[in-house]
Amino acid sequence: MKIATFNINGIKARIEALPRWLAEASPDVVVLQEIKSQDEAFPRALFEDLGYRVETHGQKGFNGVAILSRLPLEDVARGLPGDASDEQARWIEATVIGAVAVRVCGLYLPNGNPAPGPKYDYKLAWMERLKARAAALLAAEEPALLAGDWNVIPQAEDAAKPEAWVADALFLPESRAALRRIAHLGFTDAIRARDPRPGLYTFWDYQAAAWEKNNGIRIDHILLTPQAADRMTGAGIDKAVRGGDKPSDHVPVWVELEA
DNA sequence: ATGGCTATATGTTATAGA
Repeated sequence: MKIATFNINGIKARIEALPRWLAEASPDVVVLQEIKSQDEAFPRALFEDLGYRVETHGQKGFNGVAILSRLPLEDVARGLPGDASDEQARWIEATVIGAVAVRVCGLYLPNGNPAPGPKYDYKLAWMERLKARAAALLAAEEPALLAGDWNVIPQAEDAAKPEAWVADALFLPESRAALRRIAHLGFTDAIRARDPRPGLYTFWDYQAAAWEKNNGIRIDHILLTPQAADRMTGAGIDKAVRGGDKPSDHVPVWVELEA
């Protein structure tokens, strides 16, 4: 089972690039972030015609997440638990029925800039809620993963210019500590487990020729429960997508599970 | 570089992103 995460930065803007990548990469399951679309406006028929079931959790203008799956889905849930007043569409999860069932969680973690401030407070509070959901997933002792745009640079080697990010919500010590507290509950960072080298990036800004200079950061992550990590047979970053026609500023990250 | 580009809706300007 090949599972990918991709922050597409607007489904309307990626109406050609996303199907093109699906045809090339042929993932079984994709969690999407920043669909920037309401559920009724999402072009679901386009993806159904490609063989994917479509589950969306959208909102007007920004945010919005979705799951595309060639395999059956059960128990779809929308919204991160823990705050009924949170109206931002940043979380969707479902059980994918492969040879083994896998609980797939798609997340779009708040950016948090400017920090300090209310947006940063929201980011840290959201991560606390995420930690609670993550702990519950581990307690179930089943194959599960947390995939998405985490908006956190884990370590200095995950940025081409770490010094440029020291005051940014993506790299502040509190953000990194919150990510570590979740990961250290017992998750495996799929990309890091397969490749310890620095210089692996998933995002390149549209500005200042960041892509041409390879001035990137690694902020899209897939975290696996032990039962999922035991089944991992591969993981990767589809970096070339950033150089394609009308690209998102993020690229897909994927993991292959024996499931 | 003091956000330099991109996307969307709030639309010929503002908001958000990272």
